Amino acid sequence: MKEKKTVNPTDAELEILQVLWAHGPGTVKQVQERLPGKPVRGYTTILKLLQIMSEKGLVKRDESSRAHIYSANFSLEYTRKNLVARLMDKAFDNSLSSLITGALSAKPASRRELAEIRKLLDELEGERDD
Amino acid sequence: MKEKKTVNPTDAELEILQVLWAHGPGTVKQVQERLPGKPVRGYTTILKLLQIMSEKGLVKRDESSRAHIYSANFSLEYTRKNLVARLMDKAFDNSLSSLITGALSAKPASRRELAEIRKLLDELEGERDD
DNA sequence: AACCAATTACGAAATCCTTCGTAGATAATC
DNA sequence: GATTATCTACGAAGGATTTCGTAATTGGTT
Repeated sequence: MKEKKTVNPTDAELEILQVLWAHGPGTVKQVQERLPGKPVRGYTTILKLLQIMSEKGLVKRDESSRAHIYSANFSLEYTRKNLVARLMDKAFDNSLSSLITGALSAKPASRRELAEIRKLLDELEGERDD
Repeated sequence: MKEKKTVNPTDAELEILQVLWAHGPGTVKQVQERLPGKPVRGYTTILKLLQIMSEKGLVKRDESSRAHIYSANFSLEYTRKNLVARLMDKAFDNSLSSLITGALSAKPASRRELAEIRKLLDELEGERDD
């Protein structure tokens, strides 16, 4: 049996996914309008991307109405998980603390953020039983 | 004045950089041998990559001997910082705790790792004065 | 000097990503 | 029903990435 491994979105694809996650399913036009557009992308650019993403399984397509409606096929959390796993594997020796060290050096955290992270750790620790 | 922004290495480039970071400067042949090779890459493949990386400024090239000696131009830490910053910007809304949440869901941490991270946070907190 | 091995330089092929133009189909409007 | 607007499909261009083959160069050996 062949595992179908999940595809990681490219940069442009990720931008589109963010729109779908934030605003919910939408047509090509809606996605285009909702895209934070510094360089506004042409309509057919978005269309093509969504078609490709559909082939890849990144989005679902509802063709029942004339203007097809696209929706994200994977959750934000799941996608983030895959993205960070890939980076950790490629560049951080799969070390969580290395990743966090790098992240902290990139964006110094405020006290509030640090507290939030501590809380995350506390919850995590509470769940463990090893 | 024009800021020369640092280039992020591609996947293949990153593999080569890891060799240089781990083993120090080396010739093309040395890099090739030291590359963890599942699919062993041809000699000229590595050569070409190193040439490109040299143009990009990712590596330095010492041409004093016949076999040029390449070395990483940026530290592991600096490169990691850029990589994680890019990911946070692209996919994590620049939120450190989102990143860590994602990382923890990808690779559950052991008690020891959690403790290590706590220590990181403690040190960080000690330095702050806001 | 001639030869051989190692090394660099060059370029090209295969693939992917992103962009968009054009054409065709479908629905809405007059 | 004809025209117009909207939408999808298709393909192609330009750039980046990765791979490698071939040619040219260099240095050492006979």
